[in-house]
Amino acid sequence: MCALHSRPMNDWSDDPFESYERESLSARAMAARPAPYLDELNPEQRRAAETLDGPVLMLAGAGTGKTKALTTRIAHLLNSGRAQPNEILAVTFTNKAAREMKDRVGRHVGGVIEGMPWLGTFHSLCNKLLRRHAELVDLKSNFTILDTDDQLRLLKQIIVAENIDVKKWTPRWFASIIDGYKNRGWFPDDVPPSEDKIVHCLPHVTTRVSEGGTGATRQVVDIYRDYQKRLITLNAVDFGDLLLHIVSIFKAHPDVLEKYQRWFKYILVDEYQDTNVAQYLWLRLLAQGHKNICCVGDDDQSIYGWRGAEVGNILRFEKDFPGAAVIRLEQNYRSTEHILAAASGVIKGNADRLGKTLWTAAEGGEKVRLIGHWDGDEEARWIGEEIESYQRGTRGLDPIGLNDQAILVRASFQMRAFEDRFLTIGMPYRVVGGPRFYERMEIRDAMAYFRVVVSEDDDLALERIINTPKRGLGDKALQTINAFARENGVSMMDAARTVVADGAIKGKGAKNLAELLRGIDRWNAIMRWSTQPGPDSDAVIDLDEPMVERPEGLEAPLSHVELAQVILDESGYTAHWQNDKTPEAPGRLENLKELVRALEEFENLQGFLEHVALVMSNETEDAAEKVTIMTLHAAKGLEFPVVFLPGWEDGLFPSQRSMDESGLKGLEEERRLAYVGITRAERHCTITFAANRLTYGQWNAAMPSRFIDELPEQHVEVLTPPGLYGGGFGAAASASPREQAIGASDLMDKASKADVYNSPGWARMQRNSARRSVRQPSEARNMVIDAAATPAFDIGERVFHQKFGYGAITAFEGDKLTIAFEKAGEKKVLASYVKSAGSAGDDVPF
DNA sequence: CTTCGGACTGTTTTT
DNA sequence: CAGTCCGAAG
Repeated sequence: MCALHSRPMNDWSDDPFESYERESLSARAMAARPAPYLDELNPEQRRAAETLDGPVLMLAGAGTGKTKALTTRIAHLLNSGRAQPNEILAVTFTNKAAREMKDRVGRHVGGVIEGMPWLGTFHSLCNKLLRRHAELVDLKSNFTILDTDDQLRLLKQIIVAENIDVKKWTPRWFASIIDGYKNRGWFPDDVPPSEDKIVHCLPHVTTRVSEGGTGATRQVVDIYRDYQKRLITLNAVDFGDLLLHIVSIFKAHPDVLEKYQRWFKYILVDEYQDTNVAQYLWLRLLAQGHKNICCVGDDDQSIYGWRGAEVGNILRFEKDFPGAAVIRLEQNYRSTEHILAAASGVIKGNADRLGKTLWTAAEGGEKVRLIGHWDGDEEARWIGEEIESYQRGTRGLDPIGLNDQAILVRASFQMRAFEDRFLTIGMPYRVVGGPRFYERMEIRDAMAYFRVVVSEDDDLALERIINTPKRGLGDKALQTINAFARENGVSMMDAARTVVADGAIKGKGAKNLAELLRGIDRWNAIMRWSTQPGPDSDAVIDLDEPMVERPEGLEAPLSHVELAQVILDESGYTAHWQNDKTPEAPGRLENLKELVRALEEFENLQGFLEHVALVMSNETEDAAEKVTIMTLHAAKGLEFPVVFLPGWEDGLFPSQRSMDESGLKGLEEERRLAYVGITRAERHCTITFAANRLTYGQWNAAMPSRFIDELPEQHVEVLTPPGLYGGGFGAAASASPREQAIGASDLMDKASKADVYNSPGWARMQRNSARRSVRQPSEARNMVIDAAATPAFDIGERVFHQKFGYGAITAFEGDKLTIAFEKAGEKKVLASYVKSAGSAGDDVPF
């Protein structure tokens, strides 16, 4: 057992669930309460909330009060005394949804629900389960959860070791195949040979076959097997493993499964259409006994097929659970009739739907607005202005605050144009799911330090920090350590210890490494000593666990927050950034402080690491008025009075890649995404597209999305931007000279071009030809902007140049600056090539 | 061993 | 246009 946990974990068979959870709940929740909240539901919702026993499938269209029904159902379960809060298993797809559900159940029942420990995402619930039963799959309970980045690095190591051509078969490629297997519930031995793939080794290890060139090959499953083996040695799991390990434990240990089957008296699943096969198996195993399972979903909102979601799960629910009650929620309370009709018009294009007829009692309202723009920048500019006019109150409308307005994009690169624009006009915005705090280099470094302290088997973390800050340990030293580790089957940490001790590494590197190892041991000792129960504690002491000696020089126990600071300081990591003179160093130090601050909300380092791995986002509650920018995927489940849907161009939305990879299935998923987008809007929905878009730093002409054609005309109002497009539905182009220059005639006869456009390889072809013949649009305007944006410089000002580095301005003539560079000496450069070094970088609020 | 510069390549969506 | 990767020079 791990000494990290002050509460004993090993007596679960007597009392699987920690006793404090029980106590805090029973008295309060069990008092039978009247159920007035049921009266607030419509008949269908009410049926969904009251049909407590047996399988229930709730088909809930967008905006039909699904969460309301679900949370009322939970409240009803509690208040009717059928289950205690900790006997209900409630699974959501995102952390956000979990949080919301917790809050709303709390409101029904009265008071905070500390006692719903089993409400969470699949991943966090599995994490919790796996910590209890880790040893059944040869893990320790302090296992590390690898994020995508670690996963790829680990895969790369294996691929390289196998002499596979990494250029051709990238770690990413392997990762996606392996994830695919895991999504389907397959460990290596379960992968059917027909689903396996062959990869080739590099030529120099190829057993040469005269001309055919069929050299040595490997199977993906072999790599998968190696990968799993490595994960176990590293005491680590990836996202997919969390589920897969639990499923395999349930299968291999019926006694364990049975305990949970009995414990979870009621099971609820949100967003059922998004579950993959592994999740489906997991649920089915747990529900097998009593079959009190309620799944909620909407097949029209299934948008995660690319990561293994099987709409089939929802379609076959009634087969899996015969006699299931099927309840349809069809009354929409969110949107105006025009918005609803527009969404319905689009989704109608999909075959194979369970079919629902959404209706609303609301009448009138504004039609869905449609407008085309010259390019992405103009689109961003126009939307910015629209947001401002909603904010002021326009066209006789009441003002609508920024918090009530959102821009929903297909792909995150679209966000940039909006951020740029909003920064220049000073409009506050928040990006949801944008650049992530926990993915920043300094944060990942710091966490790697924490990881080696928490789990010394974590080679990936050690590898990350062993030479950060620089300790004089390069490739050669690392190879020595790794070779030793491999030969002797020990962890890198152990290998490093031995290698230092027997002098296989010499000089400065050896000295520094020895110091690092001493540090890690010390921090680990501090952690264990500080958390072990003191003599006065009434916690159960694990007699198998030796008492930890008080680390030298340590008077009093350190909290995990203090320890974190000690680790960062003593390791030299803080100093590393303090000594760094690059402009971003101060920001990084600030982020490190923020990290330490964030630690306060957790019980210990491990808890924090788990949270980061499973939640990833660092959502600071800020109430300030801001426009929201996010992807359509992130927007599912949310609603806004005002919604903008930019980038409705074929190839972008629907995404070319999606169609190339998954054909009609892909297109249908894109269409569902469009449906999700439109149905986020309560009162105002505006769809826009651009005739030209900058991708990869290249301008490409684009056509309006085919989904635009699917919008029912009578529910759409086409806006005419000044000068660019004639009226006309679907925005036919009036061929201005500029448009002709870039081939905007595409816009006019798109029907005849559609086939070409859909062909694979079109994108690349277009890109290549664009390079030669397509002139950058709005050239003139861009130049004006550039000139205007060129900051004014003063003599003596410190500036930064891409190539020459830092320097001070000694003279200027027009836009030609003479700069004395610190490294490169004196040069003459154009003002547009230098940045003021005073501006502290471009850290965007997250 | 580190640092620098050039070539190359990739963008959907996320727990 | 980035960010990453690789090879050459310090």
